[in-house]
Amino acid sequence: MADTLHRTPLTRDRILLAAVALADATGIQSLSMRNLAQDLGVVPMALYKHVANKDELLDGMIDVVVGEIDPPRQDTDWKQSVRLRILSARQMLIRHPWAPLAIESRNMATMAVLAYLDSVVATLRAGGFSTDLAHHVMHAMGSRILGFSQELFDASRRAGQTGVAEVDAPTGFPPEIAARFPHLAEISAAASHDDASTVGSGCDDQFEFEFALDLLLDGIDRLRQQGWTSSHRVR
Amino acid sequence: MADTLHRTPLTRDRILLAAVALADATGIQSLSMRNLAQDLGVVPMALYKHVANKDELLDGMIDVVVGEIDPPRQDTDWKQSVRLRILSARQMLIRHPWAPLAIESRNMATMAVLAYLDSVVATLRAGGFSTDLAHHVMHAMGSRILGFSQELFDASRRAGQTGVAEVDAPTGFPPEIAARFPHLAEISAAASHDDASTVGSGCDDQFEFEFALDLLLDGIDRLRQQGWTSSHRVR
DNA sequence: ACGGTAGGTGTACGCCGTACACCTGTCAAG
DNA sequence: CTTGACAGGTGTACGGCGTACACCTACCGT
Repeated sequence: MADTLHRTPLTRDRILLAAVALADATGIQSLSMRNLAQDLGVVPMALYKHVANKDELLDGMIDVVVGEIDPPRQDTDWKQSVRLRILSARQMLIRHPWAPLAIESRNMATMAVLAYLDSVVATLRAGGFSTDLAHHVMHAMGSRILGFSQELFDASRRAGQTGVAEVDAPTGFPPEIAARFPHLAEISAAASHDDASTVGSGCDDQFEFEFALDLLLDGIDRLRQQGWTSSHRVR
Repeated sequence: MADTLHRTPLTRDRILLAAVALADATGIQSLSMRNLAQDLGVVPMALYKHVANKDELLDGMIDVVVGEIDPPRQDTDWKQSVRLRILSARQMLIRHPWAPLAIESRNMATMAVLAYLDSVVATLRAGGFSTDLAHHVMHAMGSRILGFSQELFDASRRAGQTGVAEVDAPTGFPPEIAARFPHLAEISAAASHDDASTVGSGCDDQFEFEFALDLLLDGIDRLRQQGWTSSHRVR
């Protein structure tokens, strides 16, 4: 039969890229070995000749997307370098909304993630940070260093949706909820009208991300300038 | 038969508490309707008379643990009040390490979570925050407001372990990894020796959490004092 | 006495990950 | 040219999952 001839041979890389594409399109919940195999025109068990199991597949997918983060810029100071790097990570996560959940549910860091973190620490050290302060800074940034928006409920991460999915309630949430949680309603309404550049959700996610990021970076810079150490706090 | 007599009747609350206990003990991964039913001495389908499906069960579990967070203190300023509240939330998450993943994987906030967030906003507003700034602050705090430690890989959250599980490598990570990621090794080593109060992982998680929390709160306080607004940044 | 109903039961279906035996095409060694 | 090892795709099967659906049963208000 001709159908088995000259089919592009299966490869670990081909599998990982297909898995990433499938997760991008349909959400991580509906990524199964069987779906993935079907996408590749192959029987499910064929995948296991190239990846040990589904967990290793997820690790591989994480390495793929982490590899998309821009390399560090050498031509600026630490602050700008770290800032741009993290914003690049955030762009990656916007392309792959399933990644935060996938990364957080794995129980060990992959090599690619470790390499990324290591290079961020390198930038800090080169910028004059003590090992001590650099360590606390990494903790303080936490998963934001990988671009996680840290939102409790950001619509973009949800499974399946294409992301532009015609938001049903542009003003935030339905009135009976607003009545029960007046303070949430108040700040939600404030966000909707005082910035005309936003659309849909009524809240500029990019602005919020940079707001939090700069809040942290500015605070960190202040500590660095003061020569902060954990043994005796400066003030 | 006597076995079916006088068995404590099934209740939504009894189910939720058993589910929380089971997740605490064995991890969220191994929480299945079948396991849970067995724990309750009941057939799996019996649960469906009290919860619509597994997702609703998870929502109920979230409400249970969020309800464990201390109510707001009224006798201090906003900063101390928010700080204590978040530290209480963190204690809750330490008791229920599965909660962050569960909360993040749900696609809508539960009523209890909304109520909690609303009361935090109320504290901010009472502390003199504009709706605008309060809104950005909530975004900046993100899931840390619920006590999420934001660590990329914190051993405590892993499925199953009892938490004290006799850490195998007290110094952090094995030498061949340390060689490949020298900067990570360096800050890891620094954390191990300069603070004798830590044990096991070589890193005081509580300290790291409060470090990041205070970094944010201090930065936020500075903005508040300056009368920061998003339309024109103060400097 | 009796019908309705709340709540526990049993069976079954379609998914999932994946162990294991099998087949087949390729290619180096004899 | 033969052969046999082996890399890589296939088919079948198993146990676990969530849960739809029909059933049974004990209670309770009339």
